[in-house]
Amino acid sequence: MNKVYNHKEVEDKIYKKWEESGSFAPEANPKGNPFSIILPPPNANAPLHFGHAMYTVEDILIRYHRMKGDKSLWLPGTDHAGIETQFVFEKKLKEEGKSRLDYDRETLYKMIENYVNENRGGIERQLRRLGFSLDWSRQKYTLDPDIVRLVYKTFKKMYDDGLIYRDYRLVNYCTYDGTSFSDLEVIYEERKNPLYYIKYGPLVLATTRPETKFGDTAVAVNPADKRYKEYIGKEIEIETVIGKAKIKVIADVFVDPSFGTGVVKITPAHDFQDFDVGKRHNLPLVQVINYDGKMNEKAGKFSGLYIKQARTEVVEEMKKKGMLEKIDESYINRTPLCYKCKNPIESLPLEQWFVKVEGLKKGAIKVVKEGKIKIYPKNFESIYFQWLEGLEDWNISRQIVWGIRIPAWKCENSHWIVTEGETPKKCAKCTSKKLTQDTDTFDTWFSSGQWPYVTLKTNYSLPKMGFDEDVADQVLKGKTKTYRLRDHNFKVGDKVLFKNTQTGELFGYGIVKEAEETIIEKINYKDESHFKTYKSLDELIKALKLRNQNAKVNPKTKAYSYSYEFRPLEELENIETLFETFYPTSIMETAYDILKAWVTRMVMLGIYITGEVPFKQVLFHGLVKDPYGKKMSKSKGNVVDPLELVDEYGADSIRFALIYGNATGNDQALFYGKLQAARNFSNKLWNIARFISMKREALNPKSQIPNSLTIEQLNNLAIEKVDKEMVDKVEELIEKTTRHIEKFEFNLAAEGLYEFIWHEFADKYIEDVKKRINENSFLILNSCFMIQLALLHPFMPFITEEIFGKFSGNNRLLITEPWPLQAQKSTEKSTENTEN
RNA sequence: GGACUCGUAGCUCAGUGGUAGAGCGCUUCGUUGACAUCGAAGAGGCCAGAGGUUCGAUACCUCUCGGGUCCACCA
Repeated sequence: MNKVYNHKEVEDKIYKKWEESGSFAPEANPKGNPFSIILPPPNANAPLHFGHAMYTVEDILIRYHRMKGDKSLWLPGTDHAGIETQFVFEKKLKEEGKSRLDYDRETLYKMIENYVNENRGGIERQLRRLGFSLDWSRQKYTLDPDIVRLVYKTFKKMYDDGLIYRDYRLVNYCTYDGTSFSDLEVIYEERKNPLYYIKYGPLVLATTRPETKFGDTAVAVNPADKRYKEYIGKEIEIETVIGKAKIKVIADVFVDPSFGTGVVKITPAHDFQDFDVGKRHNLPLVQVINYDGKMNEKAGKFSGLYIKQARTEVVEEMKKKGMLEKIDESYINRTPLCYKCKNPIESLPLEQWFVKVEGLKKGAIKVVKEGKIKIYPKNFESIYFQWLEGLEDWNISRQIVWGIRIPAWKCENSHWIVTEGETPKKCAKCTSKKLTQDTDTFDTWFSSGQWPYVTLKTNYSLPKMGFDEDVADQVLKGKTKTYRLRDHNFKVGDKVLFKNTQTGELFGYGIVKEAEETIIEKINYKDESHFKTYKSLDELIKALKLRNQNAKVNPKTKAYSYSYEFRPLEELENIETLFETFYPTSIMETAYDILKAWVTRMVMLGIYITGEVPFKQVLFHGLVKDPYGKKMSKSKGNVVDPLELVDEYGADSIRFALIYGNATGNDQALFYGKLQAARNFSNKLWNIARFISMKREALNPKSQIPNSLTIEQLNNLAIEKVDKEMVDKVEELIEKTTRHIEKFEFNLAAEGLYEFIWHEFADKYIEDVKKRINENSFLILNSCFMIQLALLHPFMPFITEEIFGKFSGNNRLLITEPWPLQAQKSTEKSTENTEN
C-alpha cells in the first residue's frame, strides 16, 4: 500500500466491480423489503453542474438500505426539458446566424434531438464518477416511446374525466420565444415605466400602457368613489388618436380610488385583471397586439408597429392633440419578463389546454395533512400548502416543437378529438375526415409530473437479455433459438425480456423451453473473444489436451444454454412491472427549488392516476452556491463541473464535504477548505488501514485471522479495559450513525464518524494498542475498524470498498455487506433495567 | 403586501433547556516505521439586540435590526 491514498487508481476500478456484481439492481437483496428512490431527472441538454453532486444524499440512503438488506432500487433517468432545451438550442442557432423559423417542424425536432443525444451520455458518466449506485439497467428518458405512451394515456383519461379543457383565455406570452408560459415561468423586475395621465372625455385616467387603448372596452371607477358617481353606467364620448369613440363607464370594487385619478381603462384582451373585470361585466374582448409582438389592424395607422414603438408614437400623437394631462416619468412598477430571454411578457388571449386543478390540489393538500406524505425539513410543508392553495388552472400547452406533441386533433368544424396517441380517422361528432393535429407540445412538467409512475410502470421485473441486431431480427421472425449465457440460472418456464443491445429497446420476451448447464472456454483471438461450449468439464479437458494446452478451468466458466419461445412486444403490458413492487416510492429527495414546479405536480398527478401517493416522504436539500455565496449560473460563468473536483479531490471527498457541516435543507457555499479536509480524512483512513495490514503481517502472515467480528463476539474477546471501552464506543457509534441516517441527519452522522475515526480510534486507541499488540488485541482493532468502514461506506463508498477488498481478500463486496448491528441486549440485562 | 430562512471563533458552518463545537486560518513544539494530506499543546465567542417564559435561554415565545430566498402582483 502506498503512503498516500490515490483515488485515481481506485475509483473507476471499484465502480466497475460494483456494476459487474449486479449490486446496483434491487436483485442484490431479492427478498428484502422494497426501498426505492427515483432520481430527479436532470435536464438532458446540458452536463451536470456541481449542485447535482447533492444526489449524494440519495446514494447514502440507497446504500444504507441496501446494506440493511432491503430490496433497494435507485432509478436513473433524464428529462427532455422542453422550453429550456429549445431555448438553448435556438440561442445556438442564433449564434450561427439562423433561426428556428428557417426549418420545418420535423427538421427542427430532429436537430434538437441530435443535440440532446450528444449530452445524455455525459450526464451518465458524471453520475458514475460520483459513485452513485444507480440501477442503470432501468434507466429512462422522458421521450422514450413507452413513457410517451403513458403520458398520452393520462391526458386522454383526464380529458374524458373533464379535468382537461380547452379555453380561450389570457396567457403569459413571450412574443420573442413565441410561446406561452405558466405563471411559474414569469419573473418580475422593477422598471421605470412612465405613467401617462390621459384625458378620456370628461375623465382623466392613468396608465402605463397607452398603446393598448385601442383594445379598451370600458373605463372603470370604484362604486364608492363620489367623484365619478354621475358617470357610472353611462357611455361617455372620448377623443382618441384615431378618432372619436364612445365608451362605457362601469363600477367595480377592484379599482383603488387612491391610485392615479381613480379611473382605470379596461383592456380585457391584454391584462389579467381586466380580463376578469370583462367577464364580470360582459365586456367584449378586443385584441390589438398579435403574437409576433406587433400591433394589428385595430390600431389603425399604428398597426404593424412593435409594442414599444407604438407606445412612443401614440404618446407623441396624444401630446400633439393635447390629450395628455401629465406624465409621471419616475413611476416604477414591476414588469413581467420571460424567465428565459428577459423580454417583457405580454398577456395575450389564446386557446390552450388547461388542467382543472381544484380537485387535484385538494387531494394533494389532504395527503400531506393526513401524514401520508411526510415532508422534511418540516418548514417546507407551509410552502407546499401555500403554493397549492393559491394554485389556478394549469396551462399545459406550449408553442414549441421540442417535447411531447399533444395528442389532440381538430376537425374542420372545430371539434376536438383526443386520443391515446393514435391518429384518429374521423371526427366522432361530425364524422369529418379533415383533421389537423394540435401543433403544441406539453409543458415539460406535465410529463415529469408523472415520473415515479411512468418510470416504474415501463420497467419490467423480469431479467433482461441483450441481443445483437441480427439475432433480434431472427427472434422477431419467430424463430426459436438457443443462446448461451453466463450470468443467469433459469429454469424451464422462466420468462426473460429481450433487449436490443444496440438501441436498448425491448422487443419482446421469451419463455425458457430448455435449459442446460454447460462449460465454456474463452478463446482470445485477434482482440476478439470467442466462446466455445462443452457439455462437461471432461470434454473441455479433452479438447485442451488435443491442443496441447493445460487445463486451467476457472469456476466461472460455467454457462447455461437456453432455448426460448418468443413472445411479441404487445404482450409486455400484461407482464408485472416494477410498479407493483416499488410504488409508492419510499423517498423523493430533491433540491427545494423545484418544490412547486415538480413535487406538487407529482403528488397531484400521482394520486390522480394511481389512487396512491407517489412517494411516502419528501426530503429537500439546499442549493450549492459558489465560493462567494452566489447562486451558480451559466450566465454568471461561475458554474463548477463536478468532474473537475472529482479529479482533484476524489469522489469520496466531494461527497463527504457536501454532507459534513451542512444541516439538511440549508444552502451551502462551495468551500475548498472542506474539500481538502475531506481528502485528508480519506488519507487518514488509508493510513489506518496501512497500519493494520502491517500489523497483520507482522503478527502472523499465514494464519487465518477473521476479518470481522460482531459486537457480541468482540465483547467476549475484550479483556483489557481500553479494549472493552473501545468496543462499547464502537457499538455506540453504530447506534448513533444508524439513528442519524434514519432521521435524515446526515451531517451529524458524518461528523460523528469523522470525529470518532480520527480522534478516538486513530489518535488515541491506535496509539495505545501500538505498544501492546498481540493476536487478541489485533482482532479487536481490526474488527472495530471493519465496522467503522461499513458505517462510513454510504458516505465514502470508494475508499471503504477498496480497503475492505484488501482486507477481506475474497470476492465479497462491502456494498452488499450487512449493516453493522449493536449487540443483542440479553433478556437478563433488559429485565434488570426495567426493575431499576 | 404575504411567507420562509439565516445572524454562533478571523473565514465557512454544525449544535444543544444546564461548563460553547468542527473544518480552514493563527501561535508554540515535535523527522526514527500507519499517516507532515501528520501528531501534541494553545490563543480566539456577552451564540445580532431588547423583552418574556424558566431554578437556569445561545436554544422556546414576542418584538427590533440586519442578510438571503420564495410567492402575490400594482392599473
